[in-house]
Amino acid sequence: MKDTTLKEIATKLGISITTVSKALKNYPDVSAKTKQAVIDLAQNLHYTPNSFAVNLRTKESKTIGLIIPTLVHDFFSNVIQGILEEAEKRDYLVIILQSNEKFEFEKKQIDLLLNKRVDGILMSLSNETDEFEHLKTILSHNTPLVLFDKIAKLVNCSKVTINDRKAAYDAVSYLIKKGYKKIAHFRGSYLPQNSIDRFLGYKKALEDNNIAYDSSLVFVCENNPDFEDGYANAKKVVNEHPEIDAIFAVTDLVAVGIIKYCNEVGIAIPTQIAVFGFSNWFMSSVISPKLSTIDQPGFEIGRKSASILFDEINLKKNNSPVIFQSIELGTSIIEREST
Amino acid sequence: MKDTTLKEIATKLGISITTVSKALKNYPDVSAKTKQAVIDLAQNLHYTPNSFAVNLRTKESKTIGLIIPTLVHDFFSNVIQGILEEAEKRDYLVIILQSNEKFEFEKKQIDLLLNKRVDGILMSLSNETDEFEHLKTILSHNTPLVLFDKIAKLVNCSKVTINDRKAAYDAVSYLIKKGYKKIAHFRGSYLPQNSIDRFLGYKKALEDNNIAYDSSLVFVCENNPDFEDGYANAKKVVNEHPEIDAIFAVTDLVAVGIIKYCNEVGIAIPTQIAVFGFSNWFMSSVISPKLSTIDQPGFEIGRKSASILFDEINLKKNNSPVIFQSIELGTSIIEREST
DNA sequence: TTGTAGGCGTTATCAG
DNA sequence: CTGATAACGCCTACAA
Repeated sequence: MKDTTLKEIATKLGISITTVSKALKNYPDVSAKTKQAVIDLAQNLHYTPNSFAVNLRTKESKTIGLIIPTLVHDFFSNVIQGILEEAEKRDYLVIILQSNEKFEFEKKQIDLLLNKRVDGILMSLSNETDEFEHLKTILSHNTPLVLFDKIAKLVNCSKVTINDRKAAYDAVSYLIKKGYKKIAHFRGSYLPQNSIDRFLGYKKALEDNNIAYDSSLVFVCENNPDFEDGYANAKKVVNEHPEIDAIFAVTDLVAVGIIKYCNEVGIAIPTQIAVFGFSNWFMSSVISPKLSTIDQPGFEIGRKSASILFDEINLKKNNSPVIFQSIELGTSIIEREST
Repeated sequence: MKDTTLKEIATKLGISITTVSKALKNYPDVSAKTKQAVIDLAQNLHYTPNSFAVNLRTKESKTIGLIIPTLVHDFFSNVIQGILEEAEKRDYLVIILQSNEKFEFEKKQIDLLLNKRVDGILMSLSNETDEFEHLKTILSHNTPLVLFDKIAKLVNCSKVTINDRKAAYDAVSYLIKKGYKKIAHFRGSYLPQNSIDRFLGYKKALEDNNIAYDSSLVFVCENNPDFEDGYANAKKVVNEHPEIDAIFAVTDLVAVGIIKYCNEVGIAIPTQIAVFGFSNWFMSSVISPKLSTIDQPGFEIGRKSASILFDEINLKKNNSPVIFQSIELGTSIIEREST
């Protein structure tokens, strides 16, 4: 089935392409008669505008790009859902790319999206990313960019995050109030802003409660942070630091690793050791013991990021000035069985 | 920063657009000198071809579409990863859409992708889908289509699945061999092929082992199937059918729901009741007790589906005949603590 | 070796 | 109210 074009409709009706185009776009200066004829024929022939041609003319693709570190990830999956929902409302399509936490991939993928001439880009940075020239490339192309979750504070664009520092502070304060005294932290790798902020929140909470910060109680999750990190570090803690009575993990996945290790070797949670996560993955509510954690609104983060991006795309189209926003969405403590 | 075009390079160099184009595409009939000059300038000006124009000329978008029922889903996330990996190899981008298990959305999304003129479409059908005209629309547009996981047997296109019936048969046979006698099945909704096949595998295994099939031991998961289905049906089973000693669930998520209920009310797994899942979600290896299940190779399913799709896209481009494939990938039993 | 011309399908301007 | 014309940026016969 060949695709119908304006030209075909025009010749079949013995009128000009221009008129057909106008009729279909409901221009006022076409007679009701011709308009109707055009519309009818277009419907019969299943006419749909050739998006390639439209893109070329209008210089927009009605498509945005999304780069995330990992797909198999409860939090990011929820973010994507939020983005897709918002995109659908505005008749936009979303191209999704995965950086795999690699800076090099991230860079390449930005180029791909820019070459594709997407109308805007949404990104959460990889854990390796410590310089931001590639982000500036996006801006220099005048392509709207919104960062979320793992952001670069110094890059001049809109951002959607939670207040990681405060959330971590709340979590650790909660543990302290519960009576835990030796609280370890399994932190994320050194670069991502959210990992830094969660660490700082942890530290601040200790200090504000007159507990000396002890760097030997902080363990770095080298990998992603991943389940394995939690498992391996839990082992270390149990053997080398029996005095520890609680662990604040940078992520639920890490926390689940801790729980698994403790379950395997028969360490009682929370009586011997308490575990606190971060993100509120679905999994956390079904493991035993159920994990106390911070609820991080992934879906909302996705929606808000997309919504800001679309606003910026529209402003740009009207040559209106764009004011970058930094949005912080709220979090809350979910108390369950592990603390 | 305005985008560089062939024209700009041409005028700056005082040569024709044609020559520039040829030089950049490494045509043999351009002098080494001019070629070099063009390439150098192109690099300086950061020339990249305008994909809108290329699309229009070549009539291909170097983009494929993917429609899946749900994103927040371990299995589908893995499928997507496989697809993205394969797409990246071939310099293709992927537009992802979520049908939310709704037939109407699925239909609309097909139209979106077709209008976008993607070069091919990958799909797993929604649970509601029971007629396939919309899929035929794809084929009538001459757009390659590959179905995976939840497929329509009657539609004439390539398919990638596992052998759901055999996998279910294996699972239930395993339970029987383990000595379980009253085995219930929490099945998926009535339409999806994989839900039907898993049910049939369950039934066949019973029959082949001289256990009378009892329809009152089969419970339908109305929702997705979802965690809640498992939880609610487990409650029913425990109260109304205390004779049941094992449950074969259509999905890990359902199985996890069962486990959660049993844990809450103090029913011992597997001694009082055994639980067997399907899919091998990550979660299943970290809950307590760890879930026995069927390993379903999501990543491979994604890779294979994409790979077939790209092959068909290429064949079509060369006007070569396409032979549709139906691939079945292998599964295996993962024995853990719940059985 | 280089360049001219036409076209991909649509939209916008401007004249009739 | 209608249509001719040009342009978006690139590609490719075909000429020169």
